[in-house]
Amino acid sequence: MTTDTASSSAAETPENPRAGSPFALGLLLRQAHERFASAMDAALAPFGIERRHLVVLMRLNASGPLNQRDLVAQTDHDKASIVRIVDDLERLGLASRELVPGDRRLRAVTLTDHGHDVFARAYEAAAPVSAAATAPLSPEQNEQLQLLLRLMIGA
Amino acid sequence: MTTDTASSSAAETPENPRAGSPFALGLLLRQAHERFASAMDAALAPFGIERRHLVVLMRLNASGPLNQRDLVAQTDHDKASIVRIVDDLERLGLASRELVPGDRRLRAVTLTDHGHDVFARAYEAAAPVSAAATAPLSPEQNEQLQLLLRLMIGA
DNA sequence: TATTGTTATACTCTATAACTATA
DNA sequence: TATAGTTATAGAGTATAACAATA
Repeated sequence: MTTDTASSSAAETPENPRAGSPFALGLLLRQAHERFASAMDAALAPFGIERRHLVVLMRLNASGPLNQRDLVAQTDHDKASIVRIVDDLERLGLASRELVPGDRRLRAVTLTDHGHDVFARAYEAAAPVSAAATAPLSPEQNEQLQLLLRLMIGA
Repeated sequence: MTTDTASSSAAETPENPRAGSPFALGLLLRQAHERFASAMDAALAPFGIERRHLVVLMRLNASGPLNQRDLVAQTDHDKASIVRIVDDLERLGLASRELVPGDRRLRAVTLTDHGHDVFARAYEAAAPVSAAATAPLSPEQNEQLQLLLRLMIGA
């Protein structure tokens, strides 16, 4: 229930009684992420994948085959989680584990043709979702938001 | 390989090869929240509470006694989670469940003196943590970030 | 019959460590 | 001895529904 009163900057409503508190930014980040994430979940469901799969597909699409150690380094997942994610991708026919000449410990996780196709379509499906989640923002504000977040996390 | 060569101002690093993708904002929100949350966890640990307790303490401090249905409405938790959180607060001596004259189903969750004190000190401890998490931002940028997030979530 | 709060259950995530096969 | 990947297990968090007391 959003009783949106007149104030525009740093609103302090009964629902959000501590808009200026040290916790406010954390609460805002969590709500914004939750909104974005659930919209993305809904967009990805028709493809049978979840966000964690998409992140890996994105890395593979961008970089070509990567071993699981690389995927650990490029995501927020540990190696046990990556195993499960790659298991899922293999079961869905989106990626395969290929042998790496020269080091038989490594598995080159490689997108299949179907994997490339699904990623491309999921990518396209994600765009309007992202646009909807940021609909209240102008394109300039959207870019400014991303810039500030990157500044904050030092990226 | 990165086909997004025409990207404008968004940084495109090897670590973040799809800075302009529809998922980029979600990833940024998650990372920013994670950084903020873990710093806050560390700050709250000395008080024996966690973020979910602090949120409830904040509501009680701002509004006075609330029943558990109200706490459900004012947080992201369902009633079962609120039961456990209030259990914790009672066990820690920070709040108590008081009878409500006129409706014996309700429990007025009420801050104790100790609860008020712990909230005040946790609030003070949180301020520098929040400042550190947003250290790369100027005060104006910090305010701009919160404004954009509020715009995005419609608050 | 509906609502508040409690309890029980099950399911998802995650974190960890033990284990294998290779190096 | 160290590394890549796998498996097993336990813990936290959450969502759900059944339940008791009260309205």
